[in-house]
Amino acid sequence: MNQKILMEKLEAHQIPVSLQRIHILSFLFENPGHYRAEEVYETLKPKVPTLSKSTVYNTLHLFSEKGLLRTLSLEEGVTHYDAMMEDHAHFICEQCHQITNVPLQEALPQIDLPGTQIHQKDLIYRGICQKCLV
Amino acid sequence: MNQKILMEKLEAHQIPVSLQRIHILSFLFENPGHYRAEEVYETLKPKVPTLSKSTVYNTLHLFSEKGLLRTLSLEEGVTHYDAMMEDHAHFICEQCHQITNVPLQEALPQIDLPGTQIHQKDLIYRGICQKCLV
DNA sequence: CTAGGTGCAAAACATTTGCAAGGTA
DNA sequence: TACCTTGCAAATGTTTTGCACCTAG
Repeated sequence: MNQKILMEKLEAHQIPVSLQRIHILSFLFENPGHYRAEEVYETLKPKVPTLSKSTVYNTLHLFSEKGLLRTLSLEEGVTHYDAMMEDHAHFICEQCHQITNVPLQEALPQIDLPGTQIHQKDLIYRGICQKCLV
Repeated sequence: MNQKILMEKLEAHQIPVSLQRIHILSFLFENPGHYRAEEVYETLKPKVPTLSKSTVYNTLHLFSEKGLLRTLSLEEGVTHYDAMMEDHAHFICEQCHQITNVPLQEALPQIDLPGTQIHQKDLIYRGICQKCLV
């Protein structure tokens, strides 16, 4: 993705532009998936040798807060980030921990919690995937 | 809850009975809620002085595996356990981290993943609760 | 006697924090 | 200069692991 578009995306979400942020954003949008901070760090480290882990953590947290990413708490103790912002569900295999996107045929149920603000809805299916069932 | 019923519940899920398991199960069923392992440990420690943290972790993990509890990964880095097994959604406040049960008016969408086994469905709403909005 | 359950301490792991150094307007 | 971002290392908090002891069958 070209650098100009990435910068516009950052600015549209009121995030000051920086080199590291462009790299991280670029990776997430060009390689759709569900990444842990560690994976982002390991992948980008060769390209951006000075990159540090705290920057990756800071940046992913910031992006998520500004609505550029979706934060997924699917497994104990690990956070994944997903650049696909449209409503969709996730399936996670309890054995191999692989995460699959599941398109939604119907809208998620509305809930009635007076006086609350809803920011994100997550529908998660847990089980064993086809590969692991063999 | 009487001890006999608890023992039957354990046996019904093919879990060998032990004193610690009865205590933990008893607490979870008599005090519905969403607990972290640490909280279970701190609550039971006075009653069961020899109780250790690893036993609590082991036991909660075992219970969840055997279908006696529901494992919730709602927040980064923390696991909650919920003894209410009927389908229901959760609302978690991003500010005070309080978890609220949300009854479901309608069934959760069926998904179509051929060859997979679904064990658990979780619907999570994230946002800011009434108290924190003031 | 044997297998499994337990307790303790140490280890592992993901994430956060403090602070000094760097870059940019 | 002033401010925000970054990098490093240390700290934090949760969960797991290794191992010896204990207990029930």
